[in-house]
Amino acid sequence: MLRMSTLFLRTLRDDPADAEVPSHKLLVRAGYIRRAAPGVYSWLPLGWKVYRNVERIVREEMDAAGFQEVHFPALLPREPYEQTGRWTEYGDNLFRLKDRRQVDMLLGPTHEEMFTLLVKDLYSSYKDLPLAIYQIQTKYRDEARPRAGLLRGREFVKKDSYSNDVDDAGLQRSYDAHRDAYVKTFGRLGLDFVIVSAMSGAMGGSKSEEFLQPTPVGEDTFVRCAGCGYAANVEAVITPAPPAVDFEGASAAHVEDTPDTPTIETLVALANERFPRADRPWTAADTLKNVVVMLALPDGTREPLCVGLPGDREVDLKRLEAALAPAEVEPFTEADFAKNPSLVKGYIGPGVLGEKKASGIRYLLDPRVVSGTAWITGADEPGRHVFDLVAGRDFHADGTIEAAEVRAGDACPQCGGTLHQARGIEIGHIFQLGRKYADALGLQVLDENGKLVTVTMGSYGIGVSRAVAAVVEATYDELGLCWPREVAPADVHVVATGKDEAVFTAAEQLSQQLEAAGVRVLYDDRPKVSPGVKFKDAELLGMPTIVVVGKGLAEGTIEVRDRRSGEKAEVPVADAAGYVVAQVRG
RNA sequence: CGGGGUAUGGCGCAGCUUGGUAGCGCGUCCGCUUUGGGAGCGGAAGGCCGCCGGUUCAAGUCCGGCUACCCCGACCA
Repeated sequence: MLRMSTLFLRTLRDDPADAEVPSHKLLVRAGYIRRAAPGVYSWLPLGWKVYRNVERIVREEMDAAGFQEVHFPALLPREPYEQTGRWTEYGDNLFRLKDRRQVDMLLGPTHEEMFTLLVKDLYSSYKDLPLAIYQIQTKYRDEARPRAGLLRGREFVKKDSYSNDVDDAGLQRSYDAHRDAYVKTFGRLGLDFVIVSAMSGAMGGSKSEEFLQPTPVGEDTFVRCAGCGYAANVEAVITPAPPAVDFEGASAAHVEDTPDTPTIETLVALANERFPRADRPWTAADTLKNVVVMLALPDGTREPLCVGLPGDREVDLKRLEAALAPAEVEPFTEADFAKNPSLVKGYIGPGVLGEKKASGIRYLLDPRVVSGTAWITGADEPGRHVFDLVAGRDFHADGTIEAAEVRAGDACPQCGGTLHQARGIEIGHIFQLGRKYADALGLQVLDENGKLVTVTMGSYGIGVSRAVAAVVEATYDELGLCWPREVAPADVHVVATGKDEAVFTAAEQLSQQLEAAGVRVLYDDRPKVSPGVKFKDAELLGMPTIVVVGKGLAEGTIEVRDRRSGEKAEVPVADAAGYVVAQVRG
């Protein structure tokens, strides 16, 4: 039994000044966590109980699925990360340190290397596979900008699993097993998650899905189709290409003077003024915007790239980077323009773009720019644009790219319906890693023919500490925290109000009866604390059931409240313990 | 790394414009009263006003520099 009179806890009346999102404010106000350093938090008794409940649920579901728990160090040697190139690739996000002999070490940001090497160390036959192992471990990433309390820290706890299979079919089975386990896990946590298609990102690999907890404070943007159920992270949305248009009889391209039109807005305005179209006015969607960026490749070289897209769409940098990973995107500087004289800033057109054209710059088009579509675009001369430039007839590109922003209302790539947009917290990510790490670290086994085959891996993560915050975001209300029973620090918050000794005696007795029945109790036994304070604290702390032993005791009743619904019941003292136990067991 | 902001008892803030005894609310401690919605009265503890330098008889306040932290954008569980 937890007693408020001795519990290491201080609730705060005001929101902390540095907190922005509800989960951060409430967890600090309710005395669950304290900030220790930017992006680093200490857990207080109630918070630690919640954290351990979440961890327990994750572990139970992993074990139930037949995955085996291991535990790697957080302090790691440099060599494995050197072998996969991530010692350098991870850049400033890696916490690096040296031991007393000046040997490089790191605090693990993720453990693909260690898992791969451990399997390689012990196993060498197809008979040993499939194998899925996992750990629950503190991870360290020196984030550029930690934020939102537990949602994005520099130290956080993650459950990561890796599956090892000899072939793609096996990988698919392992992937599905993890997906099922995640659905169960997040269901038990009381989350109403959405599973979306995702990009596997910097980790490499192919098929990938994210589990998102929908909330406006989430960092990921996703789209969903009400019609067919399609859901995807915006980074992974595939733009449905319109059908190609026959350009027989289309007007010939013609270059026009368009002075002082370096932006889409000025260009459209001028086009409507000087070159009005009979049927409808020109819009930004009639223009083809060509955006030049500089790619920083993992090997350290830089390479320019031009993306052509309809002028009414911005380039979404996240989508662009996701499409180009592991290359990173940097702005194209004035100095870069100086080195590429064929590019006329503000008037760049397909005339010079492409690996075989004057600029030699790789040119990729938005999928909407299909063969036969006509565009207004730069004529590669200052103050001039070309009209009726037809894709497939007048210009060609080196390929297509998913880089344009995704908007609510865009067409669903699966059924053509309307996409809706929302934000969510990434609480889990599963993906088929393939052979990237097995190749890099030489994880091979002998198959039934005695031949060496490279193991194919899957990677599956749950942000455990982040999930604590996600549960808060999913469940809090205007009064405070509101825990689902399985993660709550206690089942019942017994509040003794008043100064009558009988109240405390009865509350103490009830608490002990409940504990004896296996119900976890937080008992507010503080003397000389006014009822208002106790009620406010009980609501803020968020146990699912609140039992009030107070003025009703004189008439032989106690009050049982459901924290979430606010429903109250007066129960005879003699029946109280049984009633509450029934509530707790649902 | 770019932009914005903040730094004053444990927490939330005022004071700075116009330099002159460091304040308010909450919390904490003591006493009395109070006890079904963050109680009242009286008393008390607790602060290198982020750091360094400058101006001045005098700096929380003005000037210069630095640091830290928070928020918004580009990376990720």
